[in-house]
Amino acid sequence: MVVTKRSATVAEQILETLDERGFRSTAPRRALAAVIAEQERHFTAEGLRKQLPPSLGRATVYRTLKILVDAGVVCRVLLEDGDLHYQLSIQGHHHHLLCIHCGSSQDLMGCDIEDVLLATSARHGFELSGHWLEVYGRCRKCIETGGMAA
Amino acid sequence: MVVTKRSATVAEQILETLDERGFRSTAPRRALAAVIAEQERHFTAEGLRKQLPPSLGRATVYRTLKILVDAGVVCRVLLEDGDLHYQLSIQGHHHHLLCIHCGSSQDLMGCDIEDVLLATSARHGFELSGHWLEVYGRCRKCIETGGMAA
DNA sequence: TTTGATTAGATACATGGTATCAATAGACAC
DNA sequence: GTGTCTATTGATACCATGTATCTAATCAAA
Repeated sequence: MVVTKRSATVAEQILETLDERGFRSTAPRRALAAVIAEQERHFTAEGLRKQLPPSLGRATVYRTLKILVDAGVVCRVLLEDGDLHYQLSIQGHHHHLLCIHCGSSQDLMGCDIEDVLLATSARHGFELSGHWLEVYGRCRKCIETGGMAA
Repeated sequence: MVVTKRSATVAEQILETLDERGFRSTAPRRALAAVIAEQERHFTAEGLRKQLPPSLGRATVYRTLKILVDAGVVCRVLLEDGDLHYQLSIQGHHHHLLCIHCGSSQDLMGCDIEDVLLATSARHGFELSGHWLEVYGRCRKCIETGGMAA
């Protein structure tokens, strides 16, 4: 996520964003923020739930996740097989380099393909309004350690 | 879909592809091929089902659709909101221009962004193996008839 | 026309997510 | 600190999209 917050930790930054949007700081949300902050790769709602006390209701996880997606703190990533997962997000338009071996992802800040898409769209008489791009491959670490593509 | 088939209609081409893959031509599959062939935009399994006699089992629709996706006759399209729909597909790698107003889609045969992605990936020490791109906007027809973006 | 593997439909189950609602707990005023 | 009032919670039911399993039907080939 974008670093314009005064809070020290990612979890605090998440809560701060909620606060800015007029959402209360509650115990369940603090717990969720904490586990989201410590995710090292893309995750699912059910995955988060397994890392939280069972007393924390299922609906609360989904509800909070939705708020965070709307707020841009968390974004959805499309896996190669069509599964949608979540991950902590930089804000604004960006893409992901997803490692199909270790599941890590890097954010691509600059969107280099905008120009190409504009030209292509124009050729089809199409007025571009947005796009969704996910890039799959192997990350540097997996290449170096010889991990084979999954 | 790619036009290398001898069959006259799209429905026949779908069945021919199934046949080539060793799948039998059955009454349910013929019915499904027929309704898929007449879809004018991306569709869902349940959408197809509503256009078929209720006697045709739900599992059969999903099963057949899966076979067709594997065969490359049908592909999945990712809508802007994360919904996955299906549509008749050209074979091989391609992308879609999806009209967010009328729901129509055009296939993009050439993949102009490959070079850009390769360069970007290389800069991140990433070994590219694939990507998923969907482009959203308004199609020529909707622009001309003044349809506002949904 | 018999035969044997495919396929179909029914059904149950899995997963991811939303709607509803009574009970609870934050936040703020006092 | 206490009260109040609304946002939020967790339970539950529900919905959508899909898969697994199983028995009965059906296709195609001999």
